[in-house]
Amino acid sequence: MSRRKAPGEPGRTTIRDVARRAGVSVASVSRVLSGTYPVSDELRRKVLTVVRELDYVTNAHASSLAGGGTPTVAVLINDITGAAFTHVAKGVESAASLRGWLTLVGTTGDDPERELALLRLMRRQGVAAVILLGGAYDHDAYQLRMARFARSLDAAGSHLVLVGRPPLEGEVPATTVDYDNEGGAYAMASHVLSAGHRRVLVLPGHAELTTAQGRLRGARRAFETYGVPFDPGLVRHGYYDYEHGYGAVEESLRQRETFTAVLAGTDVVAAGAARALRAAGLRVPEDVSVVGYDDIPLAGQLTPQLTTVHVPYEEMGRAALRAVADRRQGGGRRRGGDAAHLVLGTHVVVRQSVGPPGAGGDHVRAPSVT
Amino acid sequence: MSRRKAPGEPGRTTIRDVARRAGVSVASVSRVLSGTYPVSDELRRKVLTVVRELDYVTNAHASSLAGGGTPTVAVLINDITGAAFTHVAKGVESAASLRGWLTLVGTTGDDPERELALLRLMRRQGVAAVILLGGAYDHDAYQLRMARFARSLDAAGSHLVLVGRPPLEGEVPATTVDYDNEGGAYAMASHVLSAGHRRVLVLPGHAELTTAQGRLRGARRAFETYGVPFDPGLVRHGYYDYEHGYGAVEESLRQRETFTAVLAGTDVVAAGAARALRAAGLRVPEDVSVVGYDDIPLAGQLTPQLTTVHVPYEEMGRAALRAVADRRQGGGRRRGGDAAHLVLGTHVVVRQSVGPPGAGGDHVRAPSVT
DNA sequence: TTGAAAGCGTTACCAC
DNA sequence: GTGGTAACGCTTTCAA
Repeated sequence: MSRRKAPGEPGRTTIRDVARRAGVSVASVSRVLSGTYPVSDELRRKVLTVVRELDYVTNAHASSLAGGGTPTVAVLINDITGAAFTHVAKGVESAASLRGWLTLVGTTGDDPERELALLRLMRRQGVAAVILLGGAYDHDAYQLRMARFARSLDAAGSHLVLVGRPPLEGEVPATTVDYDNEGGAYAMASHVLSAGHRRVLVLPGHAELTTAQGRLRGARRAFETYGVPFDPGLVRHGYYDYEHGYGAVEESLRQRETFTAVLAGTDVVAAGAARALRAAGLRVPEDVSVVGYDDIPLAGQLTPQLTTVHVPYEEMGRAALRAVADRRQGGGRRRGGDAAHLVLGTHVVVRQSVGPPGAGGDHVRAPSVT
Repeated sequence: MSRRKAPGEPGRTTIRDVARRAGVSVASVSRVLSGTYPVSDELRRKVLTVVRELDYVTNAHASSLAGGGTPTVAVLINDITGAAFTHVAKGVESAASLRGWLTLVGTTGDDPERELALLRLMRRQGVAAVILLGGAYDHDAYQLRMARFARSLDAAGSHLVLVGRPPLEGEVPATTVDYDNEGGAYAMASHVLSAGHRRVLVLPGHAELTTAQGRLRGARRAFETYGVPFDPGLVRHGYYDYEHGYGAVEESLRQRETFTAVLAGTDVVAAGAARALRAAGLRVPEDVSVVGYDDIPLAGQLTPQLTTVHVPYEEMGRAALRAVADRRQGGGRRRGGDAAHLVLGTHVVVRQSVGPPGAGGDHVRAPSVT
């Protein structure tokens, strides 16, 4: 960061400059500024005056090295632009700054290499915790990689927190803050089924993504409960984006599949699906019902307003930070199996995108009138 | 960060541990790891082996203090959740990580106190720059506060970068990365006027926000160019949110104001406006045209797809980081007036939300058929 | 209540 | 090419 001070260079003002100018010791300046030690009013006044005059701020690196410093947490996110987890980041940041902590962010772009590099980078910073946001692609290597991360951070006196994905298997020193993903999907699917729908197009997300898997499981469970046969042919996997929603519906329509409702993996996917339906001359919800997941602001802004599953993203962020703070207050790591697992609730938000089954599958030929 | 190592505590492994175990000097380990110095293959091999065995990572604070370390930039944003500037943040972060730099984020929530606190905090971190995102509320105090920030950062060897707001007045050591806000508004308004609209409801944003001011100026200029009288009564100020768009249109309709188009300050405001129109039984664009500003993904996802002004947000973020990097490569601050000012272009994206004037103002009574 | 001085873990200079 | 070692700027014992 700061190059070695060149002879001529002014040199950032240091605690020594302040001490000298105030005619006190370096230790006294430190004590006044950190406020963790009794000092005379006289001394405080002298020091603060000089601090203001010189516009002095302590060097965070030096103070961290010496054992003081601002606790910092790192948030690792796939795409800072993705609506849902942005809210988690906000929750983390707000809770952090409430405590005077700092938040570092990094984006991984779903690349394990970058994830690893960032993790190392953050570990170097001596962060109190690394908070990983969002569902994970659960390949074979995933569990091992995460376990290694967790242990490595733990050994460095830091901690791994997983937000929005299931806990790791086995005895791994990591904390998980998750939401009832499957339960939300179950409730959402139930809502659709109880409206009378039987043929529903399911767009759970990418097949290897933990969130998609949970949402699909929840949906299947609802079908079982309702005694409705689940047609795997009506499931289409894909990324959580608008294009996937649009494309999947378009293709289904083209293949003359019959369905009266779309169970989308996220609100954004639902938005894409709804638009594809409209482009085909179908109305939502008169001809086809559409539901989403996440309850991001977009859900309330679409026409018709989207019925969806509310996920307490911001609260999850706050909970994650709280977990970290509690943990380090509790005297750092505990011995042995040092895992914690939190699950927050989800619930269906009923808006306007679900109606009774409309065209009943005839919609492939022509929009029906309700 | 790290408490003083307690006697019993294992103590994070340090460079000395590595050196001892590899049977080499501390200096050699440093050289191998930083890679900024020639070392024998033999030495490198020995060191790297031990590093892997011990899962050692350097302490970033120590290395910063000693003159090495990862450059870090701070991004300060009002609301991490707001779509547009989230893209700037992404641009900054991606450009930063491309160079191996770190990105710190803080959210100010439009609170000057918090902004100040964060600035100090970031300055302590020895960041290469503090990048302030988004339009500013240009009160009397604003210019002075910013000038002070700029000088304070400059004195600390850091630098202030303003993104998405006009440059500061006078000789202030700050860099500005702005976009042609007024020009975009001018083009957008021109587009609407040339479609034949004469009575247009203008929702530029909060009256004191620099972006809103620019957008309003651009619109007025277009009216002048087209020789169309500008009715200040059709201007409604408010925050850049969905509710404002909805509320403003609703109120205008209630007051029986006549207009055939809505010039919204942002895409989100436009979304709210469109919904209010639809709620009143008016169609977009057949009865009333609606345009936005920003060109966030939402714009393409609304029905009808929104005609809007494209702002190269992500590119602005990258440009901001580039400016910082160039600057420090160029040997740090230059003497004297050390300001730079960049303006990126904007352009209208024509989609589907503008048509010829429809109801011609009659829409207050009943939706007309086109 | 205050001051002096010993670290904290790296880097970079200066010898060899 | 490699090894000592003096900074870097701060916090915190330990003494006074």
